[in-house]
Amino acid sequence: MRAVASVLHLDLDAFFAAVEQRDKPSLRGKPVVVGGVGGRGVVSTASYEARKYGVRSAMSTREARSRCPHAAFLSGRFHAYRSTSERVMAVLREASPLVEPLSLDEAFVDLATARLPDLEIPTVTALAEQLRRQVEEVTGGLTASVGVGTSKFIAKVASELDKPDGLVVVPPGTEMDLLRPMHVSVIPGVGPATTERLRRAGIHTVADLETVSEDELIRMLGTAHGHALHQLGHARDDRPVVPERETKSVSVEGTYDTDLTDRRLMAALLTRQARNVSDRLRTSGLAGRTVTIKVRLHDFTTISRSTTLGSPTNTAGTIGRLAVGLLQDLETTGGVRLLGVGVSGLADWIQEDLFGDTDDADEAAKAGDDLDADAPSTAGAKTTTHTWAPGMDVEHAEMGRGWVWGSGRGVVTVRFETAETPPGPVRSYRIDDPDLRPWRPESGTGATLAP
DNA sequence: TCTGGGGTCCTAGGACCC
DNA sequence: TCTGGGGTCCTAGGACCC
Repeated sequence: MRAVASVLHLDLDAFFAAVEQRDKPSLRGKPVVVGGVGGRGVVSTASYEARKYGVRSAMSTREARSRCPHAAFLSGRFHAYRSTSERVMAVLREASPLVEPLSLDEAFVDLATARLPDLEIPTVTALAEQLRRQVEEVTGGLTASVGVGTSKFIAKVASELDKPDGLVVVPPGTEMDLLRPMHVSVIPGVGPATTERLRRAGIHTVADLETVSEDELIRMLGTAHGHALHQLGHARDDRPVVPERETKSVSVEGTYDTDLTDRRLMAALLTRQARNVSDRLRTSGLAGRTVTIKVRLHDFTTISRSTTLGSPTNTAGTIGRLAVGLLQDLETTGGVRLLGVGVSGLADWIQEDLFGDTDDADEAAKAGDDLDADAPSTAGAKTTTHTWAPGMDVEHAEMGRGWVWGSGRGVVTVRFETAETPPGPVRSYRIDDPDLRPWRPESGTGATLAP
């Protein structure tokens, strides 16, 4: 906790949904839900219009549909979110070099390293308002909520207080007055399980928490968690704003609409995921020693199995074979709803290591050699049949640009509009119509970037 | 026909070494 | 015929975050 309010937290309001409404004028003022649209999808973001109906992040899409059937359900366009996010982060980095993005729509900014005459409340307030205006400008109208305080914890709590499109500055010294009446779940790290444990001990608010000794919290929650909670419960937070953090693991997972029972299919899916992980490791110049698979059974029990090599790998062949090998030992009768592959124990990977990338002897024997797996897996054969996901940008040879309104039974429905061309006609096509193709986003960004 | 995907951090037990 | 610790690495699972 600092003596001045010099930590800023910025949070873009209903970010994914707001980008969709910006780019698709017919959705403005209407409920929009972005998330998984399949049978087992969940909501990533709901627009404020959809929240009126009780639609929330992390809710199953099925439930969201029953609460708000007339909402637009979109599967998300991450290129658009990423490029919008980059503009926002650039604005923040102009204000201070110390910017810590937490996700595409959130970041901390350290104002102690900003070019400011002082860190008094009027000064940081003016900067915060300026940043909000600039964010609106560079994003084409998106709003942000901002909080400023003496620590990350306080800044983050503050940004939640006046959503959407709000700004709250918490004056130094008033932190506990703000926190005491609040529920313990405002504290980062206090989720459902910790909330329940605290509830059973009669601890509901931060004021309740304030009276509990550190030893008692450590006894209840363990060393690390107990200590952290005791600190935050007294608004003590010295966590620095760190601009870059090292990647610790890379993983890919998927939940399937119907449970898998065919082991050969499971192996094939793991192999494909391994290629995906490998591609991502290689484009970031990383390799790792530990390969982990994740299996979620029909009853939602989740199992992980891992194995560690003598030296790092990032080849699709090794990762895939180890993953499939780990699956062999698992009992999966009853069905599998999720499969995943990850690599951790990462080390920077440089070209020379290509020749030193020898696995443990037994692994090498089991796995053969990696050379067969080194062909780029991104060069998949192009077919004319595309997967049409709601919300996806498309282009029609005659009609021009639009987006997928819906699809099913071999037909895709397109609304022809962009942010610049307000609501146009709606047309339906066969999914294999050669005149219709996915619209490629700003292809000017250069090299093929990981998805 | 409840319950995503990509992560991070922590804990606990066992192996192994000194 | 009795019983150390400490440290590190690995594995599995769980809580949590956005």
